[in-house]
Parts: sequence; structure tokens; C-alpha cells
Amino acid sequence: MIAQVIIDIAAKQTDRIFEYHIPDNSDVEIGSRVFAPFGKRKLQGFVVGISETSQYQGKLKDLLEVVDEMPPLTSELVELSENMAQKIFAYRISILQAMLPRVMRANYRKVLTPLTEKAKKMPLFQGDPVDLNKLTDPEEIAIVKELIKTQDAKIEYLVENKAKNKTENSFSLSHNLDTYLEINKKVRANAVNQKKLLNFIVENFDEFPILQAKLEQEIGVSSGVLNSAVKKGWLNKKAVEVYRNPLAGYDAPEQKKNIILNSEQEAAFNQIKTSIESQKAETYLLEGVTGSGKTEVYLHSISAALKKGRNALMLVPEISLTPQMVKQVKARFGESVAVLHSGLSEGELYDEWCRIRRSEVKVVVGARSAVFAPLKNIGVIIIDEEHESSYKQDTNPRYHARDVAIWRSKYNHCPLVLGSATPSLGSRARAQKGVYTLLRLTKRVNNKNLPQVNLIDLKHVEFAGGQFDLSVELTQAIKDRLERKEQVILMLNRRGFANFMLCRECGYVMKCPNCDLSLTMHKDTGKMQCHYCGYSQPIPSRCPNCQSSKIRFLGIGTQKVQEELEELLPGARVLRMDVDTTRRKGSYKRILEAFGNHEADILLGTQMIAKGLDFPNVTLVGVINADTGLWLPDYNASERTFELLTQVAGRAGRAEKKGEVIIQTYNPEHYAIQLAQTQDYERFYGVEMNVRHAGNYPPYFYTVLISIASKNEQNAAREAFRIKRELQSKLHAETIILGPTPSAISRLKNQYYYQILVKYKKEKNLNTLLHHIQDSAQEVKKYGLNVYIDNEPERIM
DNA sequence: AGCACGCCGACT
DNA sequence: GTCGGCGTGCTC
Repeated sequence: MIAQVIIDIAAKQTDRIFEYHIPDNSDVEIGSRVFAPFGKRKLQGFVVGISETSQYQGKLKDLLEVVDEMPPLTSELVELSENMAQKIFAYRISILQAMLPRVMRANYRKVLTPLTEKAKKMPLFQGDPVDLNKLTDPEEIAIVKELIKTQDAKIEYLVENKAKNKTENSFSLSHNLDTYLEINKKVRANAVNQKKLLNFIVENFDEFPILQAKLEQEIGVSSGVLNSAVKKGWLNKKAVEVYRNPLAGYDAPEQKKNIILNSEQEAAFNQIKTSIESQKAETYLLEGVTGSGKTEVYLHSISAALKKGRNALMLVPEISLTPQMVKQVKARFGESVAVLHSGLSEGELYDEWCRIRRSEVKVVVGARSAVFAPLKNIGVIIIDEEHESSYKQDTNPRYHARDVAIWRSKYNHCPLVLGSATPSLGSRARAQKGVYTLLRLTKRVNNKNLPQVNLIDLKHVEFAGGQFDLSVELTQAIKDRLERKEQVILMLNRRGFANFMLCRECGYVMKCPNCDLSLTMHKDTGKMQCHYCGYSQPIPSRCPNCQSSKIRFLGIGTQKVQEELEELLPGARVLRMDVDTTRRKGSYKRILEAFGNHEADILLGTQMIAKGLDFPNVTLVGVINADTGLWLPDYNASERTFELLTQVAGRAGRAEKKGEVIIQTYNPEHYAIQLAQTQDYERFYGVEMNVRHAGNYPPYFYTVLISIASKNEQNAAREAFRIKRELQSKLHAETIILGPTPSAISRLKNQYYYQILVKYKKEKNLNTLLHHIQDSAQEVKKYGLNVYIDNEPERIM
């Protein structure tokens, strides 16, 4: 039999099938991860097909090894990868890699092994083979060359599997109870630990086998005692596989009873249920105001799928995979839930993934990449907060989880539920056209009113304190809550202290040497930092350009607001939550728990606090500056701003107490901000659709963004114009080609970026043409040019 | 990707 | 003569 293999090299020339002979004794299936000889190397690959015959003229090589017990890819995923490769301008191998946990990427090594006694004794080896990729000393390289020439050593190519199941020692008993009683009598009285062990064995005879850690803890003995017991023949030691448990820190969830749905929820759920039961691949758009109980509809849908003997896949944005959210799902579905997100270590992620692959779970909850979970027999797929741009991966492979989910819903004959309070314009438009089925939840559960939202015009307002950041009104509102022992959430979508340094003498602005961005001042670390590439340098006390001491730090960030709050409201306890304070594992959870326990009065954060948080004691939400994203040169800047404000407003007054929202802005007349005030999604949709129509933007047009990057600006520009000419000559006249223009941030990590935006309604040949451009991109790569193609980009800056 | 092969100029 | 630079083509 012959295996069709995709080899682990992401390149144009290898982006195809290579065939191998399957050795008789090996168990190769579609989806198997294999090691195979490739040239003189050994590489990892994935089996995407099996056939009887081959067209290949030469002699087929044998596969070397099947890596995993069970093929990591289901046949569904293999098929999906083929389909995606045609659509998103990524190599098949890159897509296959993206589907699996990172630890399944192979390690490659090239080592020199000594062959003769003479070579083995050389100091170079020290008993072990030498890693040639780590060898830098020219003298040693010369020795190595000589050894190969004289055949005293040879080069070996190794491929290694990093994915390891964690094992723990487990101890079982080798005798019956009476024997242990007998042994116990004979043991000397001063052998205290052995006595302890034997007593434990006698008393807990039926509990065995027991894991080492538990045994040591229960008896209070060290591993030495256990090992000598093994030597004496009292115990048997065996390594057993255990799962790394990412939820070890969570409290045991109480099983919650099913909550009764209100009539709107019931109506929505019934439609979804019908599709689940009749196994229909229908896409629903569940549009529900914040607090309307979308989550409850999701949970009912998952239950309905499980009742039918099927499984459920639920995607949530990374940011809302908070302990709160995970707990809720775990409380309902207990041990049959697997959770996948970036907060897990590689090992934990791999173990959760294994549980899914082995069909040990029924429900998968996870962020974007969980859309590739190897879950079989899916009965419903749910995407919460479907408008979130994080569902689109902005590096290769540039897939959108929603598109993948639609494909999987068709494959599994199950419904897909897209839920949001502020659906993406594209999805809402598709619902309008009947491509999706629109389900609306207009009432908040318990018939609670939406919080009161007030706009504050920063152009005509009195500021509290000496800075122009916090208005008197907002400050007073915060004071009121503090007096009433209620809590406040404040959002400022910008971290750091001040976002640029300006010299008042010469006008110098401190910029990143690698990027076209100003450096942000971080007071706590005493550094000027680039938020893109991570470059940092100490805060200057004089202008680096003219040595003047008249330097100013302008613009606000979360750090500065924190300082101001502490000054204006002495005694107020402020927790800051942004990338800087949540970098360490578990700190996210710790901050939220502290705030939940009312260890702080104010939670101040960037947009990461806008989503999913549910604190009943929060009665005031303040937006320090609503304009940070409004004027970005992106066609969806208004949509983003509306979404963000609506979401953050939803954090106020979630329980009995009435909520209030205060939004500070310099653009109170802007429709995105005005409609966020009334939280009127439907009207925003209407207005924004007109804007998009007038500007020929999605969802009226499809878009493709081509970015060209190079260290040399002229080379990037030249290639960009060449691509534009190629596009122009082959596309319809109605198709709009914008650019090339330098990207909004024209230089990042020392690369200059130029971009071309193609807007089209119908282009039959575009796909072929873009593939051609992608192929020629491979050729210009050696001149330091990188070309990226992004289908339906979320950001075009 | 990374290796071999082949062609060319430079140097013991 | 032979060493090492780079361009080209191939890997089942």
C-alpha cells in the first residue's frame, strides 16, 4: 500500500503530495503523523491519502515510523485542510500544523556520530554525538570535516517527537492481605517508615493501585521507602499515563439545574433545537442585547445536542475565556468538558487535546484554534461574540474561525449558532439576505432596563485635577460609588503611562529605531517601550537630540490614570489590568478574583475588560476616552468603536442595582458614539451599511489585502507596483484596486510595508491570479521581499 | 527548507 | 590543480 504524505516543509515546491511505500507491519491510516525519509533527511509528515497504486516513476521509499498511537487528524480535518488550502493562500502543511497542538511540531537535529574507536576518544564527542547545528567554532568545524572525510564519523539526521504524555508512578500490591499482616509482624520495630507503609497497606488494601504522589502524601514517607519496598517485593511500580489538569485550581463546580428560558429565548432555542434534531446544517445569527441571556440559549443547545447523542463545540474570544465563563460551562456539563486556550501550558493543551481526540469529552470550549478540535459527531457549533476580530488569525495561515465553522457544520450536518449583541456587519447582512437565520433577543432577562449612558463632551468640560483626563462629572460619579461601597470599571484603551515623548525645544519625538511608532513611557519599569516590537530603553531626562531638559510626556495611558485616581481619590483601591499586569500565567485570574472579592473598588483596564465580565456589584462603567480607535484609517473603525462601547456598557448594573455608564469623548456627535449611547444596534447597522455602500466597502464588496514588505523601502514599493500592474491587466474594470500605499504604520521591525487593497464583487479568476502572485512571491523572497495575501482582512492598516 | 551538483574565479 | 563562492534543481 502507498501513503500520500504532506511533508513538513512550507514552500511552494514541496506543497504537494509525496508518496511512500507503507511497510507491511505498520499501521498507517489517513491522518497519521509519520516520519519519512526525504532526500537525505528525515522529516515529519501527515498522511492525507492511501492508495493501491502510484504514478511515480522512481522507487518509492518506505515510511520510517508512525508517531502516534491514534492518527492525530480525523479524516474530517484532512479533508478540511485540503479545502482551506485552496481558499486562504497558505501551504497545506501550515494549515495541518495549525490544527494540532504546538508540541506536535517535530524537532529536527543533525548530529555527528563517531564510528571508530579513535574518533570516540576525541574530546569533541565526550561520549555523545555532536549537534552540528550548534557547532560554531571554526577549529571544531575543521575537525568534523576531516572526520567525515576519513570515515571516522558520519552525519545523522534525526527527527524527534516533542509530544509526550505525562506519566506518574503507580504502586500496586503483590501479595494478599494476610501476607502483609505476616510481613508487618516480622519487620523490626525501629523500621518506623516501613511499619507506617505496611500499616497503610493493611488498612487501605482495596485502595491500591495508588499514585506515588498520593501515597507519599498520605503516609508521609519519601520515595526511597517506596523504592526499597519494591525491591523487597512488597509493591509493584508501574508508570501510568496521567493528564495534566489545567483546571486543578478551580473549585469543584456545583451542578446547576437548568434555568427556565423566557419566551424569546425559548423561541430562539426551539428553532436551533429543530435543526439539531433534524441534523440540518443551518447557520443562525443570535442577536441579543447584553444581558438578554444568550449564554443560556447556548447551554440549552449544547444539552439538546448531547441528548441526541452528539457532541458540541463552542468558541469564545480568548479574552472572555475567563474563569467565570469556564466555570459556568463546567458547572453544567462537568467532566465531559475540555477547555482549550492560550493560558494553558503546552503540556496541558496537549492533554486536553488528547482527551478530545480519544472521545473522552463531549463538549469543547475554546478560543479560535479550538475550531479545529478533533471532535467527532458534532451536533451543534456555537460562536459567541461572533463579531470579534480575534476569530481571524492575522498571521499565516490567515483563516477565519467562522468560515471553518461553517464548513464543519456542513460536514457534520449540524447547526451553527453565531451569537452577539453587536453582530459583524457582514453576518447581519447575510441574515438580512436569508443566508443565515436571524434570531433576536430584545429583552433583558428579569426585564431589567439597559443602564443609563451619558456622554461627556471633553471639548466643553471641567477637568478634575491638573490633567485633562478625568472630568469632574466622572470623578464625582466614582466618588458616589465608593461611598456606597459599590464598584467601578474604567476603560482606557491604551496602556503605559504616556504614549509619546516630545521635546518642547526642538520638536523631537522619541521613536522606535525599528518601527515607525513613537515609544510609550512606562513609569513602573522606567522604560520607553515600543508596543509593537518590544524594543525598550531608559526614560531620558534630556532630549537625546538637543540635550534640552524641556521634554514632555504626552498622551495618556492606564498607568497615568491609575496615578491620577490615587491622587484625586485618596484611599480608593485601584486594580490595573492590561497586557503589562497580566503577562504572567494566572495573573489574569488573580486580578479578577481580587476584584470579585471586593478587594478593590476600581478596575481600570484596556479593552480586555470590556468583554464577558460579570460583577454584580459594579454599578458604574466609565470610558476615559472613546475616541482612541475612532479615527484609525480602517473602514471598520466605526464598527469597532460601537462594538467596544456597547460591550463595555454592558458591564454595568448586571444584578439588582441600577447601572450607569459615562463615556468621555471629543466626538459626541459621531454616529458610532451616539448610537452606542442608546445601544441601538439595529439603527447603527442601518447607518453603517449606508456608509459602507457609499465607500464601496464590505459587506457590499469582497476584499483581499496584499502586503509587500522589505528592509529596503524602494524594493517594496517597486514590487508593489509590479503586482498592481499584474492585477490591473487581468481583473475586471469594475474591480477597485487601491494603492499601493505605504501601510499606516509604514515600518515595523525594520521592514517597510506597502499594501494593495482589492475590492471586488465578482472575479472568477482572482483565486488563480492570487495563487500565481503567491508563487512569484516565493521567487522574490531571496531578494528580501515578503508578500502576504490576506483574504477578507479584519484590519487594513 | 536544505542538500547536491555544477560552474566559476582565486590561491597554496 | 583544488578550494569555496553562489545559482539551480530536486526531494516520493
